[in-house]
Amino acid sequence: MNNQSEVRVRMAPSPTGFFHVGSARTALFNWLFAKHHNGKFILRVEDTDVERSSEDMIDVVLQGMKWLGMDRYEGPYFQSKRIDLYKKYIKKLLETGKAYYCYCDPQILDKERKAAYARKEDWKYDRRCLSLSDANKEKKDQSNTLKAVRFLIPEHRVTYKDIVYGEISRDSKDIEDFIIQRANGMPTYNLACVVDDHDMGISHVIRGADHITNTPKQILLYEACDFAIPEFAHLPLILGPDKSKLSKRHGAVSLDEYKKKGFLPDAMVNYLALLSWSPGDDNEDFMDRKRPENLGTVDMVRLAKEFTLERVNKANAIFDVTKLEWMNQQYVMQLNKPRFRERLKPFVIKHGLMTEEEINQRDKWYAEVCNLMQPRLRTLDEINNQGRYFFKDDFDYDQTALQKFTNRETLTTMKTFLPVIQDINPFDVMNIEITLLNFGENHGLKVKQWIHPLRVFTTGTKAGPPLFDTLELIGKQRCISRIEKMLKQKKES
RNA sequence: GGCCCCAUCGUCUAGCGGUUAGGACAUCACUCUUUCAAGGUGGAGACACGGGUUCGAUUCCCGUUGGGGCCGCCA
Repeated sequence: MNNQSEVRVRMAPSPTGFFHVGSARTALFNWLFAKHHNGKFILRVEDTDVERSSEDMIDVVLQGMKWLGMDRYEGPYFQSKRIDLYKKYIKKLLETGKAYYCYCDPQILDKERKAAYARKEDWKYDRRCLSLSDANKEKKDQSNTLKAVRFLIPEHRVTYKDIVYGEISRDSKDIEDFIIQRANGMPTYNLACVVDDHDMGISHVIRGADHITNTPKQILLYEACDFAIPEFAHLPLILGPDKSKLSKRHGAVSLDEYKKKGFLPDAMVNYLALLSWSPGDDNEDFMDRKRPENLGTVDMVRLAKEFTLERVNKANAIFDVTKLEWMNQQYVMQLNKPRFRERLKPFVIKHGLMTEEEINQRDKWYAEVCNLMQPRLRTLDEINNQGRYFFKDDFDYDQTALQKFTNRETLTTMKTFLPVIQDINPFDVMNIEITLLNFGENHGLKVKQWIHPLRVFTTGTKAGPPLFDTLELIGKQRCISRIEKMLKQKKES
């Protein structure tokens, strides 16, 4: 058996095929708590529902854990491989009269329940199978009627002290004799969860607040099985903008979607840690600033050190993507250059901006583009919208900006710049700057008279990195052909 | 319908009887700047309501209202 004082927590996902950010937050809090107390973090897959589970569905969770930097855990254990253990306890409960067989047709029960709700009435299973005579049971067994096992709820109020919510109390008369074993012989969630938490020596059950109502049920089960009851800590729910539990209809809810959008796991961790928890002082920044090479990464050690369940808030929290984006930008911005280049690479390739080979061949050029774009990206995926013009000619033009610069005067100005640009040798920032500035001045042009149209003509946008650096990286020929293209196009219209 | 939980700026939050109610995101000015981003400065912005308790309530208690969660042979 495990040492009594050892902290053992777990994350218990069901294999739904995706990794909800709420689950990620729960995992993180468990992980931080374990780390804080030098305890163990266990991963247990709750896959007792055979019809909806498959082993590869859990892969996305395992990957997500790795992505977030929480890949050191005990397990994963699969409940589907521990059925005998659950059956042992179910049998015991049956033998001691703490559970009983239920032969009811689930469809009929369901109908009754729905009818009651429709009448605005409460409904609870009425224990009709508890009082079944032996003869009757035998008859049903003979005819192979399917039977599930129900837990006979003892009559007394259940009270426990939740680490974050304080005392929570529920009268057991409000709890129905819930099913602990399906007709197909598989245990259900509450039973398996209790048996496992006991068997695995879990000291603290840290999970979403949607499990608050399950807790009294489980405590009753702990008592019936004669297990020691662990500590419970429920975490406020993460809500969508409409204040209901964050779900798929709110848009991006899976960790994977955020990864694909170009969020850094480090920013994700920092943001998630601050949802329902705060360090107490005004510092929300958990970036590792101790060593320059670690900039842009999150300091999980410091987070774990500061994290306590006592500082978890009770109120539900709305997931604020805008703040996440801001935080991500902070992390992206600070990332050391080589690391940023590596992080950006998959997005450059994904959008067909460059191939892996091209990046290797033109690594210096790629690095310079990275330097210019790094401080401007909120998410890595934005490289396509914000910096496509560096790589490709098929970028979109900001039409309103273009309109502004297609008057006769500006077009003429741009035309006079063409040969000047043609003559810049070598075509580097310094030369470009000196030449263009001089030329403009000599022709009585104010800088903004030509610099803005020049930017729009060559990049399609009025916002971006310093223009002369940008021009150099785009290259002379492409600059010229882009300007010519605009002149030609506008003359025709 | 039953049960449980929650309640500070638009959002995330600090506050654990006496504060000019603090910070962050977003927002609005100004500043820096060839544009954008970042940065800097400043502004606006909250204790849901009603009763108690107390010399004194954002803070403690009760109620109201509002919001959320659960009530599956899902987890």
